[in-house]
Amino acid sequence: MADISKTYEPREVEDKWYEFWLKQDCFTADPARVSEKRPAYSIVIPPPNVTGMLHMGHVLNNTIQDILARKARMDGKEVLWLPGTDHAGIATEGMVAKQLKKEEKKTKQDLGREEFLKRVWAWKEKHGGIIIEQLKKLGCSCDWSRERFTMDPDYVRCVQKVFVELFKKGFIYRGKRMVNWCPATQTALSDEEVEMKPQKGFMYHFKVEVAEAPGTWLTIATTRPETIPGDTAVAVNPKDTRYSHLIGQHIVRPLPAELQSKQKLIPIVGDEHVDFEFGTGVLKVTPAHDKADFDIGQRHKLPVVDIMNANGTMNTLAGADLNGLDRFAARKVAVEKLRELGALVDEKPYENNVGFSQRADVPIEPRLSEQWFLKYPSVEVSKACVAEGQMKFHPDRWAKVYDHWLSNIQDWCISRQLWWGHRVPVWHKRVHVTEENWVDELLPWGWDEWVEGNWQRHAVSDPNETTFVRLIRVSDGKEVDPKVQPMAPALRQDEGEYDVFVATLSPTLIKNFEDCGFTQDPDVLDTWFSSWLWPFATMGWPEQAATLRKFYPTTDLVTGPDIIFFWVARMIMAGYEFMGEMPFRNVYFTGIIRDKQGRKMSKTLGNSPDPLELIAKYGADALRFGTMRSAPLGQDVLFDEKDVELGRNFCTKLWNACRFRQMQGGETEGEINPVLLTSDDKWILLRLDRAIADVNDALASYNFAAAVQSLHRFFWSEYCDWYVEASKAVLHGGDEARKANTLAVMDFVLNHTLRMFHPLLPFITEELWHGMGFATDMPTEQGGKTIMTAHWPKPLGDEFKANYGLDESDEQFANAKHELVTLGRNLKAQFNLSSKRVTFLFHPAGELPPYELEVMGLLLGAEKLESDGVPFARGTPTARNVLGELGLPLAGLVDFEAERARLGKELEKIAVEITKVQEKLGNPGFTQKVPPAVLAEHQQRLDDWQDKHRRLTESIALLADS
RNA sequence: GGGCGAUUGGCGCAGUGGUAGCGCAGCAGUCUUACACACUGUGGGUCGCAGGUUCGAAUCCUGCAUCGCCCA
Repeated sequence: MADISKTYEPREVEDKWYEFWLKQDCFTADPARVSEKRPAYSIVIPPPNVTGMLHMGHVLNNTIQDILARKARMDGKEVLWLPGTDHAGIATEGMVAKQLKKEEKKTKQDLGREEFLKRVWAWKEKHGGIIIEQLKKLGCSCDWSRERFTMDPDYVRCVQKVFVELFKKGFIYRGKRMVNWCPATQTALSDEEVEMKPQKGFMYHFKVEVAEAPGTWLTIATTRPETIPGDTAVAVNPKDTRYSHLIGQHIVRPLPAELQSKQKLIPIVGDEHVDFEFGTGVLKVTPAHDKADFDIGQRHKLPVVDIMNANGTMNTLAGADLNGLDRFAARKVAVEKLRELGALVDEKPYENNVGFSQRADVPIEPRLSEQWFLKYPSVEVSKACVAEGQMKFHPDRWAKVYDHWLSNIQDWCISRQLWWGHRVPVWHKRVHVTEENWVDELLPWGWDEWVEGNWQRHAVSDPNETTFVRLIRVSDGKEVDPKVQPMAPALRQDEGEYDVFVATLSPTLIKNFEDCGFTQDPDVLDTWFSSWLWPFATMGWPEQAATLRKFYPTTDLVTGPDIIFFWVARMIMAGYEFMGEMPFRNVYFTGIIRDKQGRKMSKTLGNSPDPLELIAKYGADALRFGTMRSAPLGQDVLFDEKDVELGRNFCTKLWNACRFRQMQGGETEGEINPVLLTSDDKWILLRLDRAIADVNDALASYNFAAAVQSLHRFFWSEYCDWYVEASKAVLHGGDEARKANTLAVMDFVLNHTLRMFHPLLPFITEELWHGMGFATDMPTEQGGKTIMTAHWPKPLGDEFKANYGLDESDEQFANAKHELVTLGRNLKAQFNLSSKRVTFLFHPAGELPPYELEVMGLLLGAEKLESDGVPFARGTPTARNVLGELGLPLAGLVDFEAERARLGKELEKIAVEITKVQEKLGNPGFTQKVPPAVLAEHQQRLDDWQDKHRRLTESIALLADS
């Protein structure tokens, strides 16, 4: 039997066992081992950002996944926990660009695309693995042999393939639309990447004169006066009688100031969408810089005047005063100009919601630009699988949120004006076709063959590599469908400009097209356009590899509700679209980690602790314990370092409880002899049984905090506080057989406890599993090599309970004993004798075996427990319950009056309880309608209180005189 | 504006119809030979408010209030 050192040293232990697990391949999943008897269990990690550092959110999320994975292994499943990172387009590109500027004073444009990407890869190679190493410190049992990165060559191919497929099916299209433009990172964003934030600003009122009716002025309210030069109309509601007669007339736009009035005439249009109530009821319409205005512009065929540059500064169309200014500086100048012109009527503080770029934290600018859009595929089936319950969300209220989003879904802007990411696999050429040139323009790149092939072609080398061509007529933006129209002749008749888009994966075709003057689209795809494929792209798709066949669909997904749209919903759609099946069966949404004041963790607040520092200080197990214990089901987690300290304390307790067992020596895991079991042995076995059941229930419903709390309570408050203390009666005695039996019970309990704690506390349980000798002489599949492969405990079962003679009465007896002991300790405390060893007198209500008296004496911290009928002297403080009456003889020390007051107070409390129950029982409505069990329970309760009352009254009487 | 969630002792939470619980913090005492990262004892709540259903409501229903999140 190996010795267990005096104190627990997490650092050495953690590194040692993690290396051991890796060396023994404990985390590697093998699809060949999957069978009916050994079902597959799989999770894919929510890929952390490759630039990322471990934060408390990762700790929570990955601890949960590790618990699930380790528990599943102990349940005898073949477990795949597939790790990896994503390339985080904007964040990574931004980070490298910043570094480049700082170190070399260069921009990415100075380097050029190719060289810049080399730098990003170099950065990734150097720093990209940090978070993976950090996950290892946390103890995560991921299959590192399968680690994936969203920019791995295989993964890139998946993304491209998916793009081409969706392009072919018509889900992906190019369009000129209003998009969310981030002026800081200078790229389009999806709607999901825009965060609405209330902003304090001003509402400006300015007046304009109606050109056709000099002297008639309209007042317009706006928060963005700098966009006035881009106004191409003002709109009023046609039902608004204040203004409806003006529709069709014009006003003179005040800015740019230098233009002549007639150059600034814009029409007054009537549009039902204008709100009477808002502002003055007159709306300035700036189609280039507002989504709603753009729609109004479309309805009234208004010109679109873009007055801004991509970086958020104003351009020449904004006029001499604003040109070159940043949009916010321009706002101030525009206000001054209005004031100078005498047009400004009012300005007052105003708060409104402004969309912010989530990454760059600057207001987004609605901007008209050409982008790639995705019409979401497999929407209906994705909705149905959650609504009908084939896929479960935990907690299930997220199902409603998911459903609502899917029901109001907008096309996804998937292109980003960045360099780092998956480049759009589309080659483009604009051709101007005329009667004369069509042969030269079209035939070299194989026009005829494309027509024949129905505009698709399969690569010779790989039948899966589809190429697809689309033709858009520039004049009206309409697609020319080659399947319907005879091609070349049609084009000859329809002279004009055409955009030819070729989506392909084939290197030979790419070369062919490039030779004919086609160029690849410069944009890259949204990072989420790669992560939405994660569950199958990481498993080798499109190859039907063994991993994919055995481990897809995955079992559980653990993630934060903040990415339910970004990621979860999209993965479900991709799963159905490309695998024909849901990607996971259960989704567990964690809470958001906040600080103890409830604020979100953020770098600027500095309230985000570094998990690695916490691990160094308290140990990984402590961090895991603290995080999980304070993570209520489906609620945000208020994190406090105190929780980690508590986790450390718990590990110490576990350690010392095992050490105590070790110090007793004896045989490891001896046979338990039912005949020799004490009431305390039986009690702790029953409590263990209860704990196993509770933990299993809690884990089955993904209630991790409840599982941790059940285990914690069982081990600390029941095993350590009562059982270990009581066991000292036997262990310090001389009966070797009974001693061995107690040790066998202890080993049994500890063995089960360590196994149940293993998923939560992998390191310390492994160390103790070996240290206690539980691994010795065990087959590998039962924990012989590592506790990781030990069986997960089952409730003890009826047969076991019958064999060992365990039943409810054992529990009741122990409870009564504990109650009486507590009452006795209480007596001691009242007379300031807590730490003293005193003599108690005991009048048992019935027969009690000497063992019980011995245990009671021990638990009471008594010098002696006299039970041979010595009567209590007058005024002896007493405590009593069903087992009998305890007296604390205090010759000459007792203040009779004080003691009478104490007992009197107790009597009052009991009387109140008696009244409460009597009132209920006296109510015919109650006694007639209540279920018999409840009635009986109330009667029993009354008896118990009355019994207490009677005993107490006797004691008081004894006190009164002698 | 719509939806979701929360409201239980100082703090964080459990409790979904039948005697209001846990942890932390507090207070008092203790280095009692596993553990002071520990042990023993203890005070503290009319369960946000107002109605309703019921023999009985923290729990079910209605309304309101406050806070938070998501969506528009």
